[in-house]
Amino acid sequence: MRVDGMEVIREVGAGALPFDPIAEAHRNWLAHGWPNADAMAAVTSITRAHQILLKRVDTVLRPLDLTFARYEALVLLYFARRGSLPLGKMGQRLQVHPASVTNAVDRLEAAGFARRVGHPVDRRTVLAEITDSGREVVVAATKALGEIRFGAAGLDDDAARTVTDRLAAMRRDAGDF
Amino acid sequence: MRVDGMEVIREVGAGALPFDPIAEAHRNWLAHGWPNADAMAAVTSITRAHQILLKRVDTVLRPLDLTFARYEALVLLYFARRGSLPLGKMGQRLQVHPASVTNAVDRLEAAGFARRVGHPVDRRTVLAEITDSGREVVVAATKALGEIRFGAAGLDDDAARTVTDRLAAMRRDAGDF
DNA sequence: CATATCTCAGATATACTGATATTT
DNA sequence: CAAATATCAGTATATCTGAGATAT
Repeated sequence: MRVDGMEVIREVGAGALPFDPIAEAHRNWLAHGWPNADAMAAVTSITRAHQILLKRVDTVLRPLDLTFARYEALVLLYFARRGSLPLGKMGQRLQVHPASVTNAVDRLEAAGFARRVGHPVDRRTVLAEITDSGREVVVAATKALGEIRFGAAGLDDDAARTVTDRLAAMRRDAGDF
Repeated sequence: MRVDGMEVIREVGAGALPFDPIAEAHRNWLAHGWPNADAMAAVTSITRAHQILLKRVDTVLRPLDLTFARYEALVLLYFARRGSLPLGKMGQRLQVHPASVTNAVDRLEAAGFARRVGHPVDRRTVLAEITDSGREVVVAATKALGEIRFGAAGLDDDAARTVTDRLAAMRRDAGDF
């Protein structure tokens, strides 16, 4: 796609703009005296940031047969003491629905990065265990993601810490921890 | 769902934790000397924040037959000078894929909140125009969203502005504007 | 018997790709 | 004829709900 003979550098979405559309919406909001304009801008920004991150990260992970969600799950197993965790515990840690964990582990198992193991004591429980291949792909993926700053290019360390800190207050409010 | 006889207050996901799982992952990351630990934590935080926001916002909007994406599109039309915009322009402003705009306008049209109108000059172009019913639902939805701070409870105005500012750097880096 | 754990089927939302039709 | 605009079909992902199986 070309505009005015210059490559469009936009990575995702529908085309660059000569102004920040979120700042513009914020101005409209204020001009109409609508409530919580600051919160509205933050929510829109987070939504868009998430879209950018997901796109960048998945582009890097796709050749490795991983998505970000599956990468997160695999890293969790990588760090687990025995290299395995009950699926339910994974859902708590990753903050996702049990059915999503089932799906993620299905994919990891199909790719050979993890396998299901019966729980030695509680036979209701199923453990996901990382395989050698899984450990290898975690290392490779982490290296590849590090090269693109996990998608957060444009956000330096200081800004990243600030964002993490402010959002932690929101996550706490939502009852995450 | 009950734990220890106390209602779980968690709004989304799989259950509360006695610690912050992202801070915990951050510690693991540092302990292993892995790269860009701060960026990793920020990306995970943004992902989770997005999930919380979407859940809260959609819960409020569902009774109004709207999603956040469709609400954003409708607000855009609400603010437009003639109450209408070409679909392509909407995609640029909302930073979404053309096919997503087509879909969003389909839904808005089905709900009676917008209608397609031929462009008076360029017959390639299709305009989406907000209806009276659409204007009413925007007002109602904005009021309802204001009451939950657009989902950003836990994030005060100052924190919201900080987050918006830092993420703007990232969006600029991605070529959004 | 109530609870906990996991799986599965069905439905929804979003986004992307690639192809197509129409107009400029 | 090349570029722009919008649509459509197909694919992929993640989410949730609700039902069901198994085990505690």
